[in-house]
Amino acid sequence: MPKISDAKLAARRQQILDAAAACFARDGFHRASMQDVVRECGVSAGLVYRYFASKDEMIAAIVAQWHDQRRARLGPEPSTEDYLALLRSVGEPRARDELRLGVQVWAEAIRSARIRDVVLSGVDGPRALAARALADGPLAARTLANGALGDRGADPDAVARILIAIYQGLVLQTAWDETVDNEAFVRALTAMLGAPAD
Amino acid sequence: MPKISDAKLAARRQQILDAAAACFARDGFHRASMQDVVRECGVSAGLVYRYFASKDEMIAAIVAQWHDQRRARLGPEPSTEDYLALLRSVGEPRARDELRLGVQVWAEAIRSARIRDVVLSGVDGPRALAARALADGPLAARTLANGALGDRGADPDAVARILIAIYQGLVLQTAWDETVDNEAFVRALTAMLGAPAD
Amino acid sequence: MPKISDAKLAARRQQILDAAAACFARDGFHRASMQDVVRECGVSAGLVYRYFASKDEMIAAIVAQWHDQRRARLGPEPSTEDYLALLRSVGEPRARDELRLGVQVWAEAIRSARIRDVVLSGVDGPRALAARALADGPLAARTLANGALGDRGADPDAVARILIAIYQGLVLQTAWDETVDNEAFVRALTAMLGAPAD
Amino acid sequence: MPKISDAKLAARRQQILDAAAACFARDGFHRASMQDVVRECGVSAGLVYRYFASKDEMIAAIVAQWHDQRRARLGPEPSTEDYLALLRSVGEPRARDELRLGVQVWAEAIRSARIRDVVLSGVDGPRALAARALADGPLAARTLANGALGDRGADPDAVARILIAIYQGLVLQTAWDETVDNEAFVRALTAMLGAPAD
DNA sequence: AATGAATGAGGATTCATTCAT
DNA sequence: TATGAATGAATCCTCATTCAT
Repeated sequence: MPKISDAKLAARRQQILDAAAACFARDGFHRASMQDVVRECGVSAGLVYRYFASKDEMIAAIVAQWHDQRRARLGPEPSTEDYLALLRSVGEPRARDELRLGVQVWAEAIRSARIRDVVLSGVDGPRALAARALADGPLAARTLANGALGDRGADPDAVARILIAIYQGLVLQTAWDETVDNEAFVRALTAMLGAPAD
Repeated sequence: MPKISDAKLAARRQQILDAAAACFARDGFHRASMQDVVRECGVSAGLVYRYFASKDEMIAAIVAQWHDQRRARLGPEPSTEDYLALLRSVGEPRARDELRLGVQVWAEAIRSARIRDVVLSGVDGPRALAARALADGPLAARTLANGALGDRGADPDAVARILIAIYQGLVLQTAWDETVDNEAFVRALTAMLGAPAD
Repeated sequence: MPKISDAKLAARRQQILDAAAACFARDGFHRASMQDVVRECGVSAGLVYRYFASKDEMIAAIVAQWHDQRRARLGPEPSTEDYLALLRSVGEPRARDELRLGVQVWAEAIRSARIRDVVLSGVDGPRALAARALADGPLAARTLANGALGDRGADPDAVARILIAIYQGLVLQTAWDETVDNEAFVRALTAMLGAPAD
Repeated sequence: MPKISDAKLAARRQQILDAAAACFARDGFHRASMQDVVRECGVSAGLVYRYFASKDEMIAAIVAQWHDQRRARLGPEPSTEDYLALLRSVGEPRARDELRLGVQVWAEAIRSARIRDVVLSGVDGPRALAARALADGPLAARTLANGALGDRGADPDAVARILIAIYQGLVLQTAWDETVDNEAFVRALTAMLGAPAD
């Protein structure tokens, strides 16, 4: 019975997804052709379509995975440290393709309501968490509210939005130019936030 | 052969560019077809190709114009007020398509070195200005350095990068969701920057 | 202004339709590829799609035209003579492709509700006319009712259906085998109907 | 290797053929995919190809079976009654798929010489039988010649062709529209043929 | 005997672009 | 100057078929 094991099946799926992510990061979702993806992942066109019903389906899977990874990196109750670590990870050379893919994802969220929903839910979760941490005052000793931000009575949700914006902008700038000085960026931000530098 | 006046020629060009911008903002550069653009601008395909040698050429023109508009809005020596005004303009309903187009431009800068150059030079100019203003201390009374930022000895270039990141993130979030509370965002940012709220 | 004249446009459309009809008659609607049609009509694939939005659309046009031709051949008030002439035309060598196409049309009417509607309306019209002629008695002197059929009090609609069935079966048998003796068929039918042989 | 019994083997084959017939009746031979057939018959693709070397082979088997069933229904020496019974069977609801499949078979006979041979031999046999019965006069008391047809000296082969055409047309019309009044059709035909209504 | 994962050529259709008018 | 008819390569996807298990 040639029914493949679940592990092999998942591995195959991931193999295709990885190849697709590489293509899409490089050329964007709509300039990269399915042939490109097929070539990159080394399996036949037919097989790719056994795993993903259409290119759109594949894009949706890529986008979902991209946000899942980010969420996983932040953890369930992100602290200031987690946030800064996320910013630092943007500077890692091996993150290059991830950043590029992210920018393509953001652009795709403009034209596809479906993708937008995934992206927004990927962004709204962390924002709500951050906002809660900022608002909770005493409990926030080890969170983003630690420092100047929490003290000034600013709208926690708006502050959370700003923090996310900073992350997004850093991703964008680093995706364009890998020589961006990530350390200086994080250091300056630490100073701005009034948090003690690590 | 009735040679057309330069003014008419420029108007024609702009008419095509506007239609293209609308299409590209909606569907992205590579999902919008030249046929879409042709339909939207109401002239023939042949004529479009007399103004733009290729789709790539047209995209480049759109990208250049997008950054020119942004630069024009900031002025030659941007102050904190100019920056905040720029952020506020993101919330204006009529800016909707501009924001969307901007996100597509950013994505295109990932895959095309040519576009990336235009985008980076569009971003680097303002950043250098901001950094200089932040660094100049005393002279910066009416600049972005006005307030806490300039005082803390943070790397001016990094701070400038952060300010740009905040703008970019706001554009992104607003392009996805027009209900983003722009006023709250700007207010919170003003508080963070230590500048007096307007 | 290269806007083509209406006549040229119609001619082009017919050229494509004729080529398509030939392909479809030979191989059926779903074995003949659009490439086959493109090759046969000598224009580019792109142009074919300027005239027909899809293969289905093209099939629909072919089917409609097939029935239009048949209806035209019968005239507005078909007589026994018209009917027999129609049967005789089935035997003409140049009708070969028409017959084959007809059989494909009938098969397509099985799977496509849209085509079925066209086919049924192409068949129902003549049947109603024939039924009326059969029923009208005195007025039917020069119609199908002329002879035994009208006299025996058979259900005119059912008789009309039989006459149509005979035509359909003759088309089928002749499409398969061009050596079918059309004259003998018509002679025998004339005898059966009790009408005077021509 | 567990060698399967001949009976089980035949049953398997028939199970696949039935599923294929259902698919082909619904969508035609060339719109129904082998995947459709595989899905419908509930065995694996590999197994299907152990029973039928190719799709064409399968089609040929289906066509042969279709005509075998028809021939079986008429019996070795068909009488008028057998013929009328055949016509009546066309109106039975459970014959629906059979009719549809028949029309597809007829269309396939247009493009495939191989299928055409099967179809023609399926039609020629009964025609010859009918023609002989019509010609034999006295011996034909219980045959199709019973009644007006045999009396008028019409070409027996042509008359047989007409009778077959009537059957074919009835199948066609009923396959398109199950509300066709089968009883009225048969009654009218009985009247036409001059045979006593049952 | 039986599975269904895997293939890759071929399907319909769209695309950026050109050119005769 | 301006048109839009015309091109054909490239797109996404499906298909009949095979083969390792």
